[in-house]
Amino acid sequence: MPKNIYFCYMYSFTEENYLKAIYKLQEQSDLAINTNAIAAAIQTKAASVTDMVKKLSEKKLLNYEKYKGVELTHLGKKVAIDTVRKHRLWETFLHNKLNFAWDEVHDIAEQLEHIQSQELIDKLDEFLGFPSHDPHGDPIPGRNGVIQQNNFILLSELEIGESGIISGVVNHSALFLQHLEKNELVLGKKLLVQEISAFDQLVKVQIDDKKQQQLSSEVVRNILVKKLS
Amino acid sequence: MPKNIYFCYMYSFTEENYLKAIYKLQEQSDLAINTNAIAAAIQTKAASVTDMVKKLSEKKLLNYEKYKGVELTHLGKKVAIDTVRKHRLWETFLHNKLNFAWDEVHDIAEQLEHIQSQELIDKLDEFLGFPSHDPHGDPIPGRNGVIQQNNFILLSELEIGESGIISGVVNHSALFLQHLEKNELVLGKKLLVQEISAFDQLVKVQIDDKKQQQLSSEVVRNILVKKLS
DNA sequence: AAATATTTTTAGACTTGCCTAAAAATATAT
DNA sequence: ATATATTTTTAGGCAAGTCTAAAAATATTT
Repeated sequence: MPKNIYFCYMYSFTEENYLKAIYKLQEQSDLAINTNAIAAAIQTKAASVTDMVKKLSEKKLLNYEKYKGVELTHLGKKVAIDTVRKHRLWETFLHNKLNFAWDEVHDIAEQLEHIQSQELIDKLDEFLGFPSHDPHGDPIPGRNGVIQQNNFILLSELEIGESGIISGVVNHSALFLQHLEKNELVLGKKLLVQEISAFDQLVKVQIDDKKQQQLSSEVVRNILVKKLS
Repeated sequence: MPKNIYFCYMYSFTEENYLKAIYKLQEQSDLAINTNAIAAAIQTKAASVTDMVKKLSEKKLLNYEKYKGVELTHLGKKVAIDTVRKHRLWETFLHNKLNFAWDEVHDIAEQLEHIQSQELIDKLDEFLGFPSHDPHGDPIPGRNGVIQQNNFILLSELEIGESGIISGVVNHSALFLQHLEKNELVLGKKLLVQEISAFDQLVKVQIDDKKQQQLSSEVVRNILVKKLS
């Protein structure tokens, strides 16, 4: 382990990753987070999770009772959200300033999010113009840890004749993002639902009042839109 | 250790730091680099250096003979220069884009230089406009590892009546850099040597054809200038 | 050339984070 | 309620990188 002051005075790379993973699981499920779920999320083994969870518990970052799963403390949640904030700001930088495609930013941001410097993040935020959302439409938590909830709905929830602006994605995989990119289904595009096949659920949409396209149910269930009244 | 692909497929944080430190010692001295010098440079103990040096030797990054010091191989030098390149590009980003003062960029760049992504560095380089020098006037190695040598001389080498443009510093300490900043002695300023005291070697200079100032010999020995013919 | 001092290496141990395999606890099925 | 299956934890070990203290090699003095 490096003894660089920036890597020592707070939380390690690994600790931040655990906290972030637990935070995301907590968001999804509301139930107590169990060891196996964490192991799956960060691609490690349950035994390793038990070790780390004990350590995080001693540091008051989460509450842990044997065999009963974990729950982040206020502090743990703060650290997790801060890591998410850093991740999303870096993704925005990579996309908006360095012209990385939206499916390429995640892996690099996974590294950058662990750079330790509050001043760096503040200045990056300012440099980017205090963005509210990252390139995938996910909200960027504020300095204070507040996450502005957006009222996006799934494209699959739109009825025929309704329209919305593409504002985010549910599936963040590179494969899905590349697929969207290839079909011009990027953030900001306006979609009008014209037809929903009764037979195979394919959804016919019109993009930006121009070309029409058929979207699979897999696709429409993974696109978030801001509904136009 | 994280298993993130980006941290695994090449050289570790620590390995890169050793290589960079050895490279810099090699630049300064030309003699074989001994264990204690490395230990001092990266603030560790000689015993730790011996361990790491063995490891780097096995990986063909340097040549090592017991009790005889080390010498980087071609590969080791390449990795070191690449790390220097990354460091200086990040310093430039921090200074030019995020408005960090020139004495604040080093520590953050020490972290950023270990982010693993060739594409990131290429795009950062482009975003910055392919800068030739970092905020301290040090040359930024090219993708190919070539370092353009500049012909700067010490301010202390200028004779009375000669002038030069501040182009770099020898001492990189925050204390010195802050001192320069406070006295408007930043990159690009033009200095005309007007007087050199025979008694205490204080150098009287005129800055940008305007205000005059006395500089200590400690200061003039640590400023690099591009001499104006 | 011998004695002393310095430098470098070895030996053994520590920490973080990970692993496998076995044991213990909990959950589910009969 | 007992047996089976699953999940979780323990136990013991590994790798990277660090440390201290002692041993070995090299340098310097006398």
